[in-house]
Formats: sequence, C-alpha cells, structure tokens
Amino acid sequence: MAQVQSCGAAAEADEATTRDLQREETRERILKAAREAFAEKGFLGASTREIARRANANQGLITYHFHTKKDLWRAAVDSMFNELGDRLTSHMQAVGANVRRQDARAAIREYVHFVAKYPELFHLMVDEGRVDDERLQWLVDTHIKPRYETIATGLLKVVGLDEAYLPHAFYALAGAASLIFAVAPECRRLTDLDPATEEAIERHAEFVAYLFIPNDPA
Amino acid sequence: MAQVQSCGAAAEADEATTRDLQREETRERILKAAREAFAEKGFLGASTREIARRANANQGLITYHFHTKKDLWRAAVDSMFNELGDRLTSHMQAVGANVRRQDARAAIREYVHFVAKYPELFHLMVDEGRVDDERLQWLVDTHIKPRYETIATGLLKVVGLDEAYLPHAFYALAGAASLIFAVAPECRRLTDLDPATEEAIERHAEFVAYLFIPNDPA
DNA sequence: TACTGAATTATTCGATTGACAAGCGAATTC
DNA sequence: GAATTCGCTTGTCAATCGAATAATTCAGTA
Repeated sequence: MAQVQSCGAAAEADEATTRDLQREETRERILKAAREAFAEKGFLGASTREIARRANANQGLITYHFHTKKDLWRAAVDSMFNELGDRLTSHMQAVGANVRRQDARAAIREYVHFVAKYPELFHLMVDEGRVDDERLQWLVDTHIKPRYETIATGLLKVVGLDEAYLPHAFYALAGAASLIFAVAPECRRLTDLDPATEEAIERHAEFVAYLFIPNDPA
Repeated sequence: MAQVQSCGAAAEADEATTRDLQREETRERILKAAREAFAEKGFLGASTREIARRANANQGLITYHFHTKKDLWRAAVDSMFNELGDRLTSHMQAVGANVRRQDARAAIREYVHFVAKYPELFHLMVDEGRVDDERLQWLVDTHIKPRYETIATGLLKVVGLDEAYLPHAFYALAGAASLIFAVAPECRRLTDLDPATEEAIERHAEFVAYLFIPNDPA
C-alpha cells in the first residue's frame, strides 16, 4: 500500500525521494489504524492518541498529516468506500441492463459478503446516520447516494416493487444483510454461531438473497 | 410517567409522602432525558451535563440517583426493554400456541412499531454488540436472550424454517425492521421519506411483515 | 417549634481529550 | 559542504468529561 508515483517517464520531479516514501508509508499506517479504531470504538470512542499508538506513530503526526480528527475520519471513510465500492459497482455493471432474478441474487450475495468482510462500514453508517450534522451530509452526498441509486434501480427492475416502498426495501436489505456481522460478538454470545466463518457468511447470503428475491415470481 | 405506588392496601409504610413523589418524579425525568440523549448521541456522545440540562435537573442529581453514568445507561436500557417486553410478550401470548401467519405478521408489525418508537434500542444493541465486554454479557443474558427465544420459536412454528437458519433469520428481521428508524436523519437526507411519520412506520411494518411471511404458504 | 435527614445545589478535582507551537535532525538541495 | 527543507518529536494548552464533596434547602417528625 506504500506505493508512490512509480511511473518513470514524467515531466516534473519524480525522483525516488526517500522522504516521500516514508511520508506516504506513515500516512497509510495511520489511516489503517484509524479505520480499525473507528470501527471498534466509533468516532468518539477512538482517541487520536490510541490511533497513533496503534499506528506506531506520534500523536502529533495525526494533526500534521490529517489536520483534524474529523478529517482523519473522512479520509478513513473515503478509503473504505473506495476500496470496497469498486467491488460492488463492477459487479453491478457486469449484470447489465436487463437484470434477471439469478443475477440480482448474486448481487445481493456479493453485497452480503462485502458487509461481512467490512462490518465497520455499517458501524459508520449507524454512528453517523443518527445525527443530522455536516458529517452526515458529506457522507450521504459523496458515498451513500450513488450506492442507493444503484441498488434501488436494481430492486425496481427485478422485483415488481412499488416505488413508494423503495426506501423501505433499501434499508431493510441493508439492515438484514449487515446486522449479524456488525454485532458478531453478541451473536456468538447469544447463539452458537460465529458469523465470521465462511459458511455462516454464505448461509446468510443465501438466506437474504432468497428473502428478498423468492423463487416464485408471483 | 410519574406514578408511584398508588395501591392503597399495603402493610408497611405507604403514606402519601410528598417527598417520595418528587423523588420518583425527578428520577423519571432524568431517565427519560437519558433515553433521549443516549438515543441521539450515543453513550459517549451524551454527557451527563446535557442529560441533566434536558431533564431540568442538576448534574449532581445523576450521581445521586444513579451512581454512575454507566448505571444510568443500564437503567435506561432496562426501562426500554421492560416496555418492549410488556408489549411484545403480551402480544405473543395472545397469539397462543398455534400461531397462524396473520398472527405472526401482526407480531412483526408490533415489533416494527416499537423499534420505530424507540430506535435507541437498536443503537444500544449495535453500540454494545460490537465489543465483547461485561456490558454485552449483561445485556445478552438479561434482555436479548429471552427475546431471542420468543421470536425464534415463533418463526420456527410459522414459517417452515430450518433451525440452522434461525440466527440468520433473527438478525435479518431485527436489522430489516430497525435500520431505517435508527438512521432516520440519513434517510431523510437520502430520500424524500421521513421514517418518523405514522404512515411510513405502517408501510415499513407491512413491508417487513410480508417480507418474512409472504402470502403464499409455498 | 426545633430538629433531622433526605433531596438538591454549588463547587471543585483529576483525568482525558483534540489541537497547537517550537524545535530537532536527517534527507535534500544548492 | 553549507544551507535548507520537511517529516517528526516533545511539551503544553484550554476545554470537557465523569465524579466526588461540601454546602444548602426543605419536607417530615416529635
């Protein structure tokens, strides 16, 4: 992940720059620690000192590289959505214009696997979605809205869904797909199932897929 | 909400006790404010000073009546779950031993209406369910486990559900029912729907009920 | 009425938070 | 090789947190 501009034929300055390498390396180290910490403790629960400690970096470096804690959080969310959004949109685009039920189920399966691998995204959404502040506005506009459009149109096409039910279906799907992984420790304590196992993920994916897109076309 | 032991025929001391009345009244006022504040800001985001301000009470009263902030939170959770238990179990018992699909749908409807009224319960579950600490253990053992049993057996009876899918169905239902209300500000910003309105709640209840218990018995 | 004890207030404490300023020292540049 | 840039460290600041303590008010009792 510590890649710098490795392309050779550039016009301006792109020397090896040992300094830039280390700069990017520590920046990435902090970012990774921030993602983990925010996922575990939430925005308020994770302190910049703990993030720095996780990243084996000085606390002052956070201010130096990311200005404020909020900006660090923003960068962490960005990196998550970028890394993981690619998976989903590419899958959706592969499905194409005329979606069939099997394709839609596969997309839901992909979505479930996605949220299972990165439950911190769900935590972020729930953490930020409850208070209507400037952070939420940024989150919705830059990341959630485009994803909503994609999923929504897909659901409209496949299942004969009244447009009025669209928000309901969207949030029902998101919740049904994500919650079990978001509260995995609780699930382990409540049942004898570990949601993190591959079989549990696949079983949940199948359940949710057939829940929203049943066999009978009705 | 400021009811005291109004029953007359008691053995020991149950004088009118103007003081006990006021004591219980302020206690309840703080509890209500705490529930609201915890729902909006989360456990860390809500300060005891803000809770006291909301309750029109002095901050010291929180320590006096509830000892610590965690105990206040615990009491808030208790009061919420007790109300949920009353509503849901009475509804479940009315359903009786041989559950029919319509009855099960009604129960789900009731559940949706409840989580719509108290989205803070979902926030609590997500907040606490992600870290396996002593708070989670208490939460699962005292509140979630009994509710899990109830809902699980209900689902097993009505829908022909493989027991292996039980945890998946439970969390899928909880997530599908709750998320849209838990992130209501986000939903308002994302769509043109306000999940807090009565019609939106009922529409969501109907959607979820028929999602998990479709018309065709198959 | 004088007294008592509980409910409430006012004040303060130690700890932790995010953020900042000054300086160091190695890498870079001239 | 001297000068300088810049990633980084150290130390510190005001603000805010939960909680404890002392002071005060006031209803109930004898």
